[in-house]
Amino acid sequence: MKKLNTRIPNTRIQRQKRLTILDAALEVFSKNGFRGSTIDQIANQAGISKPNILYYYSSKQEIHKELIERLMEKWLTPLEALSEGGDPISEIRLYIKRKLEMARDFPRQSRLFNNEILQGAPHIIDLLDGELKNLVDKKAKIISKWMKEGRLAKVDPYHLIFSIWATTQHYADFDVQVCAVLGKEKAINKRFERAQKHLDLLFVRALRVK
Amino acid sequence: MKKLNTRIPNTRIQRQKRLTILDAALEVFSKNGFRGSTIDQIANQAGISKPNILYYYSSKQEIHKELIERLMEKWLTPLEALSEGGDPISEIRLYIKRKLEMARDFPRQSRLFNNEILQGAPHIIDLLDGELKNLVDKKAKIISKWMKEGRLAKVDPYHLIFSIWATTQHYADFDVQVCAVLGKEKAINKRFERAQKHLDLLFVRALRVK
DNA sequence: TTAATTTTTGACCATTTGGAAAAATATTAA
DNA sequence: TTAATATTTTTCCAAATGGTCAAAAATTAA
Repeated sequence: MKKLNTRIPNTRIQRQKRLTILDAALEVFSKNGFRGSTIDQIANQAGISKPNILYYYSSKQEIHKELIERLMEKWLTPLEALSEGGDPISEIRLYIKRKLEMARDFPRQSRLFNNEILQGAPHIIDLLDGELKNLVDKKAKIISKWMKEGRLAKVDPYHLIFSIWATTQHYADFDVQVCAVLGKEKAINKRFERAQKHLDLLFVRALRVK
Repeated sequence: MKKLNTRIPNTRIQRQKRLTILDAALEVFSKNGFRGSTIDQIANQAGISKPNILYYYSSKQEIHKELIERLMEKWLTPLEALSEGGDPISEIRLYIKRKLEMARDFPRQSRLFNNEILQGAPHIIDLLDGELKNLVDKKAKIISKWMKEGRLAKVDPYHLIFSIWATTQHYADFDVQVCAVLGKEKAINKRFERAQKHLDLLFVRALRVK
Protein backbone atom coordinates (compact mmCIF):
# COMPACT_ATOMS: atom_id res chain seq x y z
CA MET A 1 0.00 0.00 0.00
CA LYS A 2 3.00 2.24 0.09
CA LYS A 3 3.14 4.28 -3.10
CA LEU A 4 5.86 3.82 -5.66
CA ASN A 5 7.91 6.96 -5.63
CA THR A 6 10.70 5.95 -7.97
CA ARG A 7 10.51 7.43 -11.42
CA ILE A 8 12.45 4.61 -13.02
CA PRO A 9 10.83 1.21 -12.77
CA ASN A 10 12.98 -1.23 -10.88
CA THR A 11 12.06 -4.77 -11.62
CA ARG A 12 11.18 -6.25 -14.97
CA ILE A 13 7.67 -6.86 -13.67
CA GLN A 14 7.19 -3.20 -12.81
CA ARG A 15 8.53 -2.03 -16.11
CA GLN A 16 6.21 -4.45 -17.88
CA LYS A 17 3.22 -3.25 -15.87
CA ARG A 18 3.95 0.35 -16.65
CA LEU A 19 4.19 -0.46 -20.32
CA THR A 20 0.84 -2.21 -20.18
CA ILE A 21 -0.68 0.86 -18.58
CA LEU A 22 0.95 3.22 -21.06
CA ASP A 23 -0.30 1.19 -23.98
CA ALA A 24 -3.82 1.14 -22.62
CA ALA A 25 -3.64 4.86 -21.95
CA LEU A 26 -2.41 5.52 -25.48
CA GLU A 27 -5.36 3.60 -26.83
CA VAL A 28 -7.81 5.59 -24.74
CA PHE A 29 -6.21 9.04 -24.92
CA SER A 30 -5.73 8.88 -28.68
CA LYS A 31 -9.37 8.05 -29.12
CA ASN A 32 -10.98 10.44 -26.65
CA GLY A 33 -8.44 13.13 -25.88
CA PHE A 34 -7.15 13.85 -22.40
CA ARG A 35 -10.28 15.25 -20.84
CA GLY A 36 -12.49 12.81 -22.66
CA SER A 37 -10.63 9.86 -21.19
CA THR A 38 -11.22 8.39 -17.75
CA ILE A 39 -8.89 6.38 -15.56
CA ASP A 40 -11.59 3.75 -15.49
CA GLN A 41 -11.38 3.38 -19.25
CA ILE A 42 -7.63 3.02 -19.07
CA ALA A 43 -7.94 0.50 -16.25
CA ASN A 44 -10.49 -1.43 -18.24
CA GLN A 45 -8.34 -1.43 -21.34
CA ALA A 46 -5.34 -2.56 -19.30
CA GLY A 47 -7.35 -5.21 -17.52
CA ILE A 48 -6.47 -4.02 -14.02
CA SER A 49 -8.22 -1.99 -11.36
CA LYS A 50 -8.24 1.76 -11.16
CA PRO A 51 -6.37 2.03 -7.86
CA ASN A 52 -3.74 -0.27 -9.28
CA ILE A 53 -3.15 2.24 -12.06
CA LEU A 54 -2.78 4.95 -9.47
CA TYR A 55 -0.27 2.75 -7.72
CA TYR A 56 2.06 3.01 -10.69
CA TYR A 57 1.18 6.53 -11.77
CA SER A 58 0.12 9.08 -9.24
CA SER A 59 -2.39 10.78 -11.51
CA LYS A 60 -4.02 10.80 -14.91
CA GLN A 61 -1.84 13.78 -15.79
CA GLU A 62 1.30 11.83 -15.05
CA ILE A 63 0.38 9.01 -17.41
CA HIS A 64 -0.35 11.52 -20.12
CA LYS A 65 2.89 13.35 -19.49
CA GLU A 66 5.02 10.24 -19.84
CA LEU A 67 3.12 9.26 -22.98
CA ILE A 68 3.75 12.64 -24.57
CA GLU A 69 7.40 12.61 -23.58
CA ARG A 70 7.98 9.21 -25.14
CA LEU A 71 6.03 10.28 -28.20
CA MET A 72 8.12 13.36 -28.91
CA GLU A 73 11.31 11.40 -28.92
CA LYS A 74 9.98 9.03 -31.53
CA TRP A 75 8.35 11.81 -33.45
CA LEU A 76 11.48 13.78 -34.19
CA THR A 77 13.61 10.84 -35.28
CA PRO A 78 12.77 10.85 -39.00
CA LEU A 79 13.61 14.52 -39.42
CA GLU A 80 16.81 14.08 -37.44
CA ALA A 81 17.83 11.44 -39.95
CA LEU A 82 17.70 13.90 -42.85
CA SER A 83 21.38 14.36 -43.57
CA GLU A 84 23.30 16.86 -45.61
CA GLY A 85 25.55 14.20 -47.03
CA GLY A 86 23.07 12.32 -49.17
CA ASP A 87 21.40 13.14 -52.45
CA PRO A 88 18.81 15.87 -51.82
CA ILE A 89 15.92 14.27 -53.64
CA SER A 90 16.65 10.88 -52.12
CA GLU A 91 16.86 12.37 -48.66
CA ILE A 92 13.50 14.10 -48.99
CA ARG A 93 11.90 11.02 -50.47
CA LEU A 94 13.22 8.91 -47.66
CA TYR A 95 11.95 11.40 -45.12
CA ILE A 96 8.48 11.32 -46.63
CA LYS A 97 8.56 7.55 -46.71
CA ARG A 98 9.61 7.32 -43.06
CA LYS A 99 6.97 9.82 -41.98
CA LEU A 100 4.26 7.96 -43.83
CA GLU A 101 5.38 4.68 -42.31
CA MET A 102 5.04 6.23 -38.90
CA ALA A 103 1.52 7.32 -39.74
CA ARG A 104 0.80 3.76 -40.78
CA ASP A 105 2.50 2.01 -37.89
CA PHE A 106 1.80 4.43 -35.07
CA PRO A 107 -1.56 6.05 -35.78
CA ARG A 108 -2.42 6.27 -32.11
CA GLN A 109 0.68 8.29 -31.38
CA SER A 110 -0.11 10.52 -34.32
CA ARG A 111 -3.59 11.20 -33.02
CA LEU A 112 -2.32 11.78 -29.52
CA PHE A 113 0.02 14.39 -30.93
CA ASN A 114 -2.70 15.93 -33.05
CA ASN A 115 -4.92 16.15 -30.01
CA GLU A 116 -2.21 17.79 -27.97
CA ILE A 117 -1.61 20.40 -30.66
CA LEU A 118 -5.33 21.05 -31.07
CA GLN A 119 -5.58 21.86 -27.36
CA GLY A 120 -2.83 24.42 -27.81
CA ALA A 121 0.05 22.07 -26.95
CA PRO A 122 -0.10 22.85 -23.22
CA HIS A 123 2.36 20.11 -22.29
CA ILE A 124 4.90 20.49 -25.05
CA ILE A 125 4.87 24.13 -26.00
CA ASP A 126 8.39 24.53 -24.59
CA LEU A 127 9.58 21.60 -26.62
CA LEU A 128 8.07 23.09 -29.76
CA ASP A 129 9.62 26.47 -29.15
CA GLY A 130 12.96 24.92 -28.26
CA GLU A 131 14.01 21.51 -29.47
CA LEU A 132 11.62 21.30 -32.40
CA LYS A 133 12.31 24.79 -33.67
CA ASN A 134 16.05 24.19 -33.42
CA LEU A 135 15.83 20.95 -35.33
CA VAL A 136 13.67 22.45 -38.06
CA ASP A 137 15.93 25.48 -38.33
CA LYS A 138 18.89 23.19 -38.80
CA LYS A 139 17.23 21.05 -41.43
CA ALA A 140 15.72 24.05 -43.21
CA LYS A 141 19.24 25.37 -43.54
CA ILE A 142 20.37 22.16 -45.20
CA ILE A 143 17.44 22.25 -47.58
CA SER A 144 18.13 25.90 -48.39
CA LYS A 145 21.72 25.05 -49.13
CA TRP A 146 20.66 22.33 -51.52
CA MET A 147 18.41 24.79 -53.29
CA LYS A 148 21.11 27.38 -53.58
CA GLU A 149 23.41 24.76 -55.05
CA GLY A 150 20.75 24.07 -57.65
CA ARG A 151 20.25 20.48 -56.53
CA LEU A 152 16.66 21.08 -55.50
CA ALA A 153 13.97 23.32 -56.96
CA LYS A 154 13.36 26.36 -54.79
CA VAL A 155 10.50 26.44 -52.30
CA ASP A 156 10.21 27.77 -48.78
CA PRO A 157 11.95 25.05 -46.75
CA TYR A 158 9.83 25.61 -43.66
CA HIS A 159 6.56 25.36 -45.52
CA LEU A 160 7.91 22.38 -47.41
CA ILE A 161 8.43 20.62 -44.10
CA PHE A 162 4.93 21.64 -43.01
CA SER A 163 3.51 20.19 -46.20
CA ILE A 164 5.27 16.90 -45.61
CA TRP A 165 4.07 16.77 -42.04
CA ALA A 166 0.53 17.60 -43.05
CA THR A 167 0.20 15.17 -45.94
CA THR A 168 1.71 12.21 -44.13
CA GLN A 169 -0.04 12.68 -40.80
CA HIS A 170 -3.30 13.09 -42.64
CA TYR A 171 -3.38 9.37 -43.32
CA ALA A 172 -3.28 8.59 -39.62
CA ASP A 173 -5.38 11.40 -38.19
CA PHE A 174 -8.06 11.54 -40.87
CA ASP A 175 -8.16 7.82 -41.47
CA VAL A 176 -11.93 7.67 -41.03
CA GLN A 177 -12.44 10.28 -43.70
CA VAL A 178 -9.92 8.74 -46.06
CA CYS A 179 -11.62 5.37 -45.72
CA ALA A 180 -15.05 6.88 -46.23
CA VAL A 181 -14.02 8.67 -49.39
CA LEU A 182 -12.06 5.77 -50.85
CA GLY A 183 -14.83 3.35 -49.97
CA LYS A 184 -14.49 0.34 -47.77
CA GLU A 185 -12.75 -1.89 -50.25
CA LYS A 186 -9.22 -0.57 -49.81
CA ALA A 187 -7.17 -2.57 -47.34
CA ILE A 188 -4.82 -0.59 -45.13
CA ASN A 189 -1.71 -1.77 -46.92
CA LYS A 190 -3.08 -0.97 -50.33
CA ARG A 191 -4.15 2.43 -49.08
CA PHE A 192 -0.75 3.33 -47.73
CA GLU A 193 0.98 1.96 -50.78
CA ARG A 194 -1.00 4.35 -52.96
CA ALA A 195 -0.45 7.21 -50.57
CA GLN A 196 3.25 6.48 -50.66
CA LYS A 197 3.36 6.55 -54.45
CA HIS A 198 1.27 9.67 -54.60
CA LEU A 199 3.27 11.69 -52.13
CA ASP A 200 6.53 10.55 -53.64
CA LEU A 201 5.36 11.69 -57.06
CA LEU A 202 3.90 14.94 -55.78
CA PHE A 203 6.98 16.12 -53.95
CA VAL A 204 9.51 14.82 -56.44
CA ARG A 205 7.73 16.71 -59.21
CA ALA A 206 7.74 19.85 -57.13
CA LEU A 207 11.35 19.58 -56.06
CA ARG A 208 13.24 18.09 -58.97
CA VAL A 209 15.27 20.66 -60.90
CA LYS A 210 14.23 20.82 -64.49
CA MET B 1 -40.41 28.02 -18.12
CA LYS B 2 -41.94 26.15 -20.99
CA LYS B 3 -39.21 24.75 -23.18
CA LEU B 4 -38.71 25.90 -26.71
CA ASN B 5 -39.54 23.01 -28.96
CA THR B 6 -39.36 24.69 -32.32
CA ARG B 7 -36.31 23.84 -34.35
CA ILE B 8 -36.40 27.04 -36.29
CA PRO B 9 -35.99 30.17 -34.22
CA ASN B 10 -38.94 32.45 -34.53
CA THR B 11 -38.11 35.95 -33.55
CA ARG B 12 -35.00 37.89 -34.43
CA ILE B 13 -34.10 37.89 -30.74
CA GLN B 14 -34.22 34.13 -30.52
CA ARG B 15 -32.18 33.68 -33.63
CA GLN B 16 -29.64 36.13 -32.29
CA LYS B 17 -29.45 34.34 -28.97
CA ARG B 18 -28.95 31.00 -30.62
CA LEU B 19 -26.17 32.43 -32.70
CA THR B 20 -24.51 33.80 -29.60
CA ILE B 21 -24.69 30.38 -28.00
CA LEU B 22 -23.40 28.64 -31.12
CA ASP B 23 -20.49 31.00 -31.36
CA ALA B 24 -19.59 30.50 -27.72
CA ALA B 25 -19.94 26.76 -28.15
CA LEU B 26 -17.72 26.82 -31.21
CA GLU B 27 -15.08 28.64 -29.23
CA VAL B 28 -15.20 26.12 -26.42
CA PHE B 29 -15.68 22.92 -28.40
CA SER B 30 -12.92 23.74 -30.86
CA LYS B 31 -10.54 24.30 -27.99
CA ASN B 32 -11.42 21.40 -25.71
CA GLY B 33 -13.29 18.87 -27.81
CA PHE B 34 -16.79 17.68 -27.06
CA ARG B 35 -16.16 15.76 -23.87
CA GLY B 36 -13.61 18.26 -22.68
CA SER B 37 -16.12 21.08 -22.86
CA THR B 38 -18.71 21.88 -20.25
CA ILE B 39 -22.01 23.69 -20.61
CA ASP B 40 -20.74 26.03 -17.93
CA GLN B 41 -17.80 27.03 -20.08
CA ILE B 42 -20.13 27.71 -22.97
CA ALA B 43 -22.46 29.68 -20.73
CA ASN B 44 -19.54 31.67 -19.42
CA GLN B 45 -18.25 32.38 -22.89
CA ALA B 46 -21.71 33.43 -24.02
CA GLY B 47 -22.24 35.55 -20.92
CA ILE B 48 -25.47 33.86 -19.89
CA SER B 49 -26.46 31.24 -17.36
CA LYS B 50 -26.30 27.52 -17.91
CA PRO B 51 -30.03 26.85 -17.67
CA ASN B 52 -30.60 29.62 -20.15
CA ILE B 53 -28.47 27.71 -22.62
CA LEU B 54 -30.57 24.64 -21.98
CA TYR B 55 -33.62 26.73 -22.67
CA TYR B 56 -32.50 27.22 -26.26
CA TYR B 57 -30.84 23.86 -26.74
CA SER B 58 -32.10 20.83 -24.92
CA SER B 59 -28.66 19.31 -24.42
CA LYS B 60 -24.96 19.70 -24.96
CA GLN B 61 -25.23 17.13 -27.73
CA GLU B 62 -27.79 19.21 -29.55
CA ILE B 63 -25.58 22.28 -29.61
CA HIS B 64 -22.74 20.21 -30.95
CA LYS B 65 -24.95 18.62 -33.55
CA GLU B 66 -26.14 21.92 -34.95
CA LEU B 67 -22.60 23.22 -34.97
CA ILE B 68 -21.37 20.24 -36.94
CA GLU B 69 -24.27 20.45 -39.36
CA ARG B 70 -23.63 24.10 -40.10
CA LEU B 71 -19.95 23.38 -40.42
CA MET B 72 -20.30 20.65 -43.01
CA GLU B 73 -22.32 22.87 -45.28
CA LYS B 74 -19.64 25.52 -45.25
CA TRP B 75 -16.89 22.97 -45.49
CA LEU B 76 -17.95 21.42 -48.76
CA THR B 77 -18.56 24.68 -50.59
CA PRO B 78 -15.05 25.21 -52.00
CA LEU B 79 -14.88 21.76 -53.53
CA GLU B 80 -18.38 22.13 -54.94
CA ALA B 81 -17.17 25.22 -56.72
CA LEU B 82 -14.53 23.28 -58.65
CA SER B 83 -16.03 23.27 -62.11
CA GLU B 84 -15.28 21.33 -65.23
CA GLY B 85 -15.64 24.38 -67.42
CA GLY B 86 -12.64 26.36 -66.29
CA ASP B 87 -8.96 25.97 -66.91
CA PRO B 88 -7.75 22.94 -64.91
CA ILE B 89 -4.72 24.55 -63.32
CA SER B 90 -6.68 27.70 -62.48
CA GLU B 91 -9.47 25.68 -60.97
CA ILE B 92 -7.13 23.75 -58.72
CA ARG B 93 -5.25 26.88 -57.73
CA LEU B 94 -8.49 28.59 -56.88
CA TYR B 95 -9.59 25.61 -54.82
CA ILE B 96 -6.36 25.65 -52.83
CA LYS B 97 -6.69 29.37 -52.32
CA ARG B 98 -10.26 29.07 -51.07
CA LYS B 99 -9.39 26.21 -48.77
CA LEU B 100 -6.49 28.10 -47.28
CA GLU B 101 -8.65 31.17 -46.80
CA MET B 102 -11.09 29.04 -44.87
CA ALA B 103 -8.27 27.81 -42.66
CA ARG B 104 -7.32 31.42 -42.06
CA ASP B 105 -10.79 32.81 -41.53
CA PHE B 106 -12.47 29.88 -39.78
CA PRO B 107 -9.82 28.13 -37.74
CA ARG B 108 -12.26 27.20 -35.03
CA GLN B 109 -14.48 25.37 -37.46
CA SER B 110 -11.45 23.63 -38.85
CA ARG B 111 -10.43 22.43 -35.41
CA LEU B 112 -13.95 21.38 -34.58
CA PHE B 113 -13.94 19.26 -37.71
CA ASN B 114 -10.51 17.85 -36.92
CA ASN B 115 -11.69 16.93 -33.45
CA GLU B 116 -14.77 15.22 -34.79
CA ILE B 117 -12.71 13.16 -37.22
CA LEU B 118 -10.18 12.25 -34.55
CA GLN B 119 -12.96 10.81 -32.40
CA GLY B 120 -13.96 8.63 -35.32
CA ALA B 121 -16.52 11.04 -36.77
CA PRO B 122 -19.42 9.64 -34.71
CA HIS B 123 -21.81 12.40 -35.72
CA ILE B 124 -21.00 12.70 -39.40
CA ILE B 125 -19.91 9.29 -40.52
CA ASP B 126 -23.05 8.98 -42.64
CA LEU B 127 -22.33 12.30 -44.25
CA LEU B 128 -18.79 11.22 -45.04
CA ASP B 129 -19.89 7.93 -46.52
CA GLY B 130 -22.67 9.60 -48.47
CA GLU B 131 -22.60 13.25 -49.43
CA LEU B 132 -18.86 13.73 -49.09
CA LYS B 133 -17.91 10.58 -50.96
CA ASN B 134 -20.33 11.45 -53.75
CA LEU B 135 -18.94 14.93 -54.08
CA VAL B 136 -15.35 13.74 -54.13
CA ASP B 137 -16.18 10.99 -56.61
CA LYS B 138 -17.71 13.58 -58.89
CA LYS B 139 -14.80 15.98 -58.66
CA ALA B 140 -12.23 13.21 -58.93
CA LYS B 141 -13.87 12.26 -62.19
CA ILE B 142 -13.47 15.78 -63.51
CA ILE B 143 -9.83 15.84 -62.47
CA SER B 144 -9.27 12.46 -64.10
CA LYS B 145 -10.81 13.72 -67.29
CA TRP B 146 -8.49 16.73 -67.30
CA MET B 147 -5.55 14.40 -66.88
CA LYS B 148 -6.65 12.12 -69.69
CA GLU B 149 -7.00 15.15 -71.93
CA GLY B 150 -3.43 16.02 -71.09
CA ARG B 151 -4.36 19.30 -69.49
CA LEU B 152 -3.06 18.27 -66.09
CA ALA B 153 -0.14 16.05 -65.09
CA LYS B 154 -1.28 12.66 -63.89
CA VAL B 155 -1.62 11.92 -60.18
CA ASP B 156 -4.20 9.99 -58.19
CA PRO B 157 -7.09 12.49 -58.02
CA TYR B 158 -8.33 11.22 -54.65
CA HIS B 159 -4.96 11.50 -53.01
CA LEU B 160 -4.46 14.85 -54.66
CA ILE B 161 -7.58 16.07 -52.93
CA PHE B 162 -6.37 14.59 -49.65
CA SER B 163 -3.08 16.43 -50.05
CA ILE B 164 -4.86 19.71 -50.59
CA TRP B 165 -7.08 19.16 -47.59
CA ALA B 166 -4.15 18.18 -45.43
CA THR B 167 -1.83 21.01 -46.36
CA THR B 168 -4.42 23.75 -46.08
CA GLN B 169 -6.05 22.59 -42.86
CA HIS B 170 -2.64 22.20 -41.32
CA TYR B 171 -2.36 25.96 -41.02
CA ALA B 172 -5.49 26.11 -38.89
CA ASP B 173 -5.21 22.93 -36.86
CA PHE B 174 -1.46 23.01 -36.20
CA ASP B 175 -1.25 26.75 -35.84
CA VAL B 176 0.55 26.49 -32.49
CA GLN B 177 3.24 24.33 -34.01
CA VAL B 178 3.56 26.46 -37.13
CA CYS B 179 3.98 29.58 -35.00
CA ALA B 180 6.50 27.88 -32.74
CA VAL B 181 8.63 26.73 -35.66
CA LEU B 182 8.43 29.99 -37.57
CA GLY B 183 9.10 31.98 -34.44
CA LYS B 184 6.89 34.63 -32.96
CA GLU B 185 7.71 37.34 -35.42
CA LYS B 186 5.42 36.31 -38.25
CA ALA B 187 2.04 38.03 -38.21
CA ILE B 188 -0.93 35.94 -39.20
CA ASN B 189 -1.36 37.67 -42.54
CA LYS B 190 2.26 37.30 -43.45
CA ARG B 191 2.14 33.66 -42.45
CA PHE B 192 -0.82 32.86 -44.62
CA GLU B 193 0.54 34.86 -47.49
CA ARG B 194 3.64 32.71 -47.50
CA ALA B 195 1.65 29.55 -47.10
CA GLN B 196 -0.49 30.61 -50.03
CA LYS B 197 2.52 31.18 -52.26
CA HIS B 198 4.13 27.95 -51.17
CA LEU B 199 1.13 25.73 -51.75
CA ASP B 200 0.39 27.39 -55.04
CA LEU B 201 3.93 26.73 -56.21
CA LEU B 202 4.01 23.21 -54.86
CA PHE B 203 0.86 22.01 -56.53
CA VAL B 204 1.29 23.90 -59.76
CA ARG B 205 4.73 22.37 -60.18
CA ALA B 206 3.31 18.95 -59.55
CA LEU B 207 0.32 19.35 -61.85
CA ARG B 208 1.47 21.47 -64.75
CA VAL B 209 2.07 19.45 -67.90
CA LYS B 210 5.62 19.80 -69.09
C1' DT C 1 7.71 -22.27 7.78
C1' DT C 2 6.90 -17.37 9.23
C1' DA C 3 7.59 -12.46 8.87
C1' DA C 4 8.18 -8.60 6.02
C1' DT C 5 7.22 -6.39 1.84
C1' DT C 6 5.00 -5.46 -2.38
C1' DT C 7 0.95 -5.54 -5.23
C1' DT C 8 -3.99 -5.42 -5.91
C1' DT C 9 -8.56 -4.27 -4.97
C1' DG C 10 -13.21 -3.04 -2.83
C1' DA C 11 -15.23 0.68 -0.50
C1' DC C 12 -15.39 5.25 -0.12
C1' DC C 13 -15.17 10.50 -0.69
C1' DA C 14 -15.23 15.15 -2.72
C1' DT C 15 -15.86 17.53 -6.83
C1' DT C 16 -17.58 18.23 -11.28
C1' DT C 17 -21.05 18.14 -14.52
C1' DG C 18 -25.37 17.46 -17.35
C1' DG C 19 -29.61 18.51 -16.66
C1' DA C 20 -34.52 19.36 -14.21
C1' DA C 21 -37.88 22.19 -11.49
C1' DA C 22 -39.69 26.06 -10.22
C1' DA C 23 -39.56 30.59 -8.81
C1' DA C 24 -38.52 35.27 -10.42
C1' DT C 25 -38.27 38.59 -13.97
C1' DA C 26 -39.18 40.66 -18.25
C1' DT C 27 -42.08 41.10 -22.24
C1' DT C 28 -46.20 41.19 -24.91
C1' DA C 29 -51.23 41.17 -25.58
C1' DA C 30 -55.80 42.61 -23.78
C1' DT D 1 -53.68 48.82 -16.42
C1' DT D 2 -53.85 43.47 -15.95
C1' DA D 3 -53.29 38.84 -17.68
C1' DA D 4 -50.78 35.82 -20.37
C1' DT D 5 -46.52 34.47 -22.17
C1' DA D 6 -41.67 34.21 -22.79
C1' DT D 7 -37.10 34.49 -20.72
C1' DT D 8 -33.72 34.08 -17.11
C1' DT D 9 -31.88 32.60 -12.96
C1' DT D 10 -31.46 30.36 -8.36
C1' DT D 11 -31.60 25.95 -6.42
C1' DC D 12 -31.12 21.37 -6.60
C1' DC D 13 -30.11 16.37 -7.97
C1' DA D 14 -28.10 12.15 -9.73
C1' DA D 15 -24.41 10.29 -12.18
C1' DA D 16 -19.65 10.32 -13.38
C1' DT D 17 -15.02 10.84 -12.16
C1' DG D 18 -10.30 11.69 -9.99
C1' DG D 19 -8.29 10.15 -6.29
C1' DT D 20 -7.67 8.07 -1.16
C1' DC D 21 -7.44 4.39 2.28
C1' DA D 22 -7.17 0.35 4.47
C1' DA D 23 -7.63 -4.28 4.04
C1' DA D 24 -6.72 -8.48 1.26
C1' DA D 25 -3.72 -11.09 -1.57
C1' DA D 26 0.50 -12.22 -3.46
C1' DT D 27 5.35 -12.27 -3.32
C1' DT D 28 9.86 -12.23 -1.25
C1' DA D 29 13.11 -12.65 2.59
C1' DA D 30 14.34 -14.98 6.97
